[in-house]
Amino acid sequence: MDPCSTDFFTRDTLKVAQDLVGARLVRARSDAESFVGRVVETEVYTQDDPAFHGWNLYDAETGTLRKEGRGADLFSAPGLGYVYLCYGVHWLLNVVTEPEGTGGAVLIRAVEPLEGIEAMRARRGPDRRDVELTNGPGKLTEAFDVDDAFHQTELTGPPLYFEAGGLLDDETLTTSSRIGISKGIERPWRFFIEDHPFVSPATPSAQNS
DNA sequence: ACGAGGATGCTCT
DNA sequence: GAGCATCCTCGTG
Repeated sequence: MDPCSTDFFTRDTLKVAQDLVGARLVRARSDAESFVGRVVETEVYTQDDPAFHGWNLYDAETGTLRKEGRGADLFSAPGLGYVYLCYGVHWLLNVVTEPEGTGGAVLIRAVEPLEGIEAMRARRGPDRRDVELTNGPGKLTEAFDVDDAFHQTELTGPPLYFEAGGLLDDETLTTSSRIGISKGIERPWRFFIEDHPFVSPATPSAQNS
């Protein structure tokens, strides 16, 4: 199975996010066992979205883009990593989508561990149950040893890449509003496998009060 | 089971 | 100074 190519990410962000559910996430390490997981949950962020980090950088009326700060990296070439420090504590892994100059990214929110499980547990804590290793965006980056070093690097081959997958016959792709945001909560831009045990336990923003 | 609160750093006003 | 694309621990029932 070949890694997902630049062309795979040079598409509508909503399509990329749906196609990544069921894909394999591979973190190859030269000196140790690789980490492999199956993506079970993603979220979409686009340039016309108030929850987007580069939200105020793009002026749709004039077509001008201000290239200031980290958010501008969301307009970079498709297939690059966008890794963001959330709440000063957790690294969150995104893949840049859409042609260069158009803003978009897919957040990887949860995976099912497939290979390297004991090494993930060593990183996450010895008492973790399997389901707790990677069922959240900050948890999976800790388990897979993903951090700022992957920001603006190609995610189309080792040491970090995706392999196209798909859903099993008895699995259903479903949607909800995104998690942990206060703006743009009406958009159903979270994609996940219904009733999958490794989907993150958090409540979608539109269901909060 | 579930809710409240703290940790912690970067970005923008 | 406020606001986060989160997670963990420690209270209560």
